[in-house]
Amino acid sequence: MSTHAQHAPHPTGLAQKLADSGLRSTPQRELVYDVLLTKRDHPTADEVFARVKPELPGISLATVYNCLETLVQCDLVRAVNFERGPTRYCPNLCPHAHFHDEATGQTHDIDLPPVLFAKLRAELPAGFDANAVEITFRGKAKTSSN
Amino acid sequence: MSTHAQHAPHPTGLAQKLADSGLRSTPQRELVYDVLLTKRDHPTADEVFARVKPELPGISLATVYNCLETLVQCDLVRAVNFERGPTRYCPNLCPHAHFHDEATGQTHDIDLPPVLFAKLRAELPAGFDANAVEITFRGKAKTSSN
DNA sequence: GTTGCGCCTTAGAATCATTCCAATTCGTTG
DNA sequence: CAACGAATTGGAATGATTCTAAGGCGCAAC
Ligand SMILES: [Mn+2]
Ligand SMILES: [Mn+2]
Ligand SMILES: [Zn+2]
Ligand SMILES: [Zn+2]
Repeated sequence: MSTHAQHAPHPTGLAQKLADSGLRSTPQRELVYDVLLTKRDHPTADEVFARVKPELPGISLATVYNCLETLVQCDLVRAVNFERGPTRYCPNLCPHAHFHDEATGQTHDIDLPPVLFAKLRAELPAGFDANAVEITFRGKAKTSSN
Repeated sequence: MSTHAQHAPHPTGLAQKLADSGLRSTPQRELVYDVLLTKRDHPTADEVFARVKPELPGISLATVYNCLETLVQCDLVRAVNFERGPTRYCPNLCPHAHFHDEATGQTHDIDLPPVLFAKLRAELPAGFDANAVEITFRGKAKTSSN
């Protein structure tokens, strides 16, 4: 199988979401987004750069950083941080937690029932108004997947 | 009122916990720990350095980093990270979440019922064994407290 | 009470992800 | 086509943290 569909339109309206923010759709932005959707293993900017370069040899690391920031700004991907390590990027938009495997360094998505997020928010004392909650597990995963 | 009790023994067995790990109690380690206990506002290493220097002018930033790491290793303080910002340090040992105020940059402790932590852990799929959960809220705090 | 030895501290260099900058290129509009 | 701002690029700069090498200090054995 090939690595990427050559001319497939993007699953969602990438161009649309960009336009909504007054931004242009560029080959670099499309490819960076495509790479994130294709292999959802929470790659770092460097890893995205490595995956993107073969298809667009002229792209620069600075541009990868720019594209990633743009995608985050447009709410197309989430930036995920774990203990000062390099930022990772996640195209999974529905609320979820992350499990960081200490043994392999891999980051896994953990789906949580929305009610749990609600219960967490409900615990905030008066005066605290959260517009985001982040949940991270750390430990060992015995899964034989990936 | 004075900033620090001059010769007060530390609230908990700092020397003891250090000894348990085969480490010595030093003036630097005691002072760094004291500073964390005295003002529990989740200071960064730089901020700890600034608070410690007046009382121990010869101390170096490297030593502050060393002491903080030692205290974390001995489970006397927690390291708290938020979005690639500098690591902050928290002497509150009971499980709790953090609220990061976007407006002021302040970090607040949020106590959560242990049952909530348990419910979160219970959501982990089979094969995932977490030995730590981290919960961070981000938003605005309207509290008039510090 | 000296010596030996390992733990600690220290200053400064090195690291590394990320950001900044200035210059060029590209797209779109007039 | 000409003009203009948006986007990309390579390289320099940043900033928190870590590393390194060199001294100092505390404690135990002699
Ligand atoms: Mn990165
Ligand atoms: Mn710091
Ligand atoms: Zn994710
Ligand atoms: Zn705390």
